[in-house]
Amino acid sequence: MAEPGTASSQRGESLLFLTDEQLRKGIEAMFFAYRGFTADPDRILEKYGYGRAHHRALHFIHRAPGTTVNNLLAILGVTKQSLNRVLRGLIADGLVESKVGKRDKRERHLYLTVIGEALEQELSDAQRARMREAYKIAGPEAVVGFRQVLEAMMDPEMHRHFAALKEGTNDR
Amino acid sequence: MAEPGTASSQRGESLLFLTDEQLRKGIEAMFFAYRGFTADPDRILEKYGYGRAHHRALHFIHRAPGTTVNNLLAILGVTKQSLNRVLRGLIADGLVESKVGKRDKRERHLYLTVIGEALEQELSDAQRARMREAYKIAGPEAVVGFRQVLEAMMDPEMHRHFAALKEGTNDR
DNA sequence: TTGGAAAGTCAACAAGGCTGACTTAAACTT
DNA sequence: AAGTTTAAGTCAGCCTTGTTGACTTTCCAA
Repeated sequence: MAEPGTASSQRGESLLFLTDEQLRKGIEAMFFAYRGFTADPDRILEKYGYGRAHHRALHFIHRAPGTTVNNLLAILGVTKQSLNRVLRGLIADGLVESKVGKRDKRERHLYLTVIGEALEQELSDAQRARMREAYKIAGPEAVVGFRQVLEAMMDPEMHRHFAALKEGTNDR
Repeated sequence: MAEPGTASSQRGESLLFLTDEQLRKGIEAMFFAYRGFTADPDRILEKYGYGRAHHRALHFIHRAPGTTVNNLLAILGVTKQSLNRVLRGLIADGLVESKVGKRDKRERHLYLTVIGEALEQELSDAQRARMREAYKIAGPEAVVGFRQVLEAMMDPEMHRHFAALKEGTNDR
């Protein structure tokens, strides 16, 4: 095994990067890299008694201030009850503020408070530092490829959310 | 904000790929992509009443047949008790076999049975299919970059394990 | 005015992490 | 030969974060 041509016969353009062995290595790389990716924030969160779920909420509220609960639900892909538990804690601790919508009073718009921003900064500083080092080591060309593969790996619906995060969210 | 040069001043070689904005996008891409990465296996596992932890065990036992419990512990980065719970289920259901070591009888060497291999195949077929599509879309150059960034993102210890998975594990 | 959407809550449950304490068997050391 | 260390396994209990199901309140919109 570990020889070429497991998946399909080759033509001129060499499909060696699509062998089962190469794909397995990619799978394992994702596994190990994701662990590194979350390791630093996890250590910080532990100091404050929070978990990864809190980090995700803080991240996306920072990213899209004024976002509604429903919107956050769609991005995070968890149930209302699960998110609510996390959000309740963050609001109780004064990291997140929930404001009744102006146009639609059923909606709640979420914002980070000053101390919420502070924790988000601490977490994302650590995560970006790791990312920055990896990017530096791999170089700009590699980063382009990295992003292309990741985007192609997402579920279409998630890719939609990912793309949508570029536009600013204003409190309608 | 969202303007160039947040992190450092530029020279000729353009460090735009190291801006906080670019790093944030990479972070979000990792988050969404990992969800896609685990979605297909998760659906299959549910059919059989297993979870992601079982998948990981099956994957690495398949990858390194005859590996010891201790070794698996180091790769997975969980506690003995946590792994044991999962392993006990897989052994009880006849997917994994545990053999007393020949050289050192304290060790147990782990192997997949025929039906264990079958489930591992079903899982990894699905995961590789998604990976293959992503690789195809992004192209071989992108895949090289993808792998480079992931490797640079791992903890050094994990990178060691990752690299070690190339050599075969024989039942000493 | 009524139906449905957005948010929130309570309760119960499961997976999968964790710590701590302890046992057994085997290997290693002195 | 005795004592120590290592590999594995187990029991008990805890926590986070996910789930379902049921139900309420508020409010928009047809």
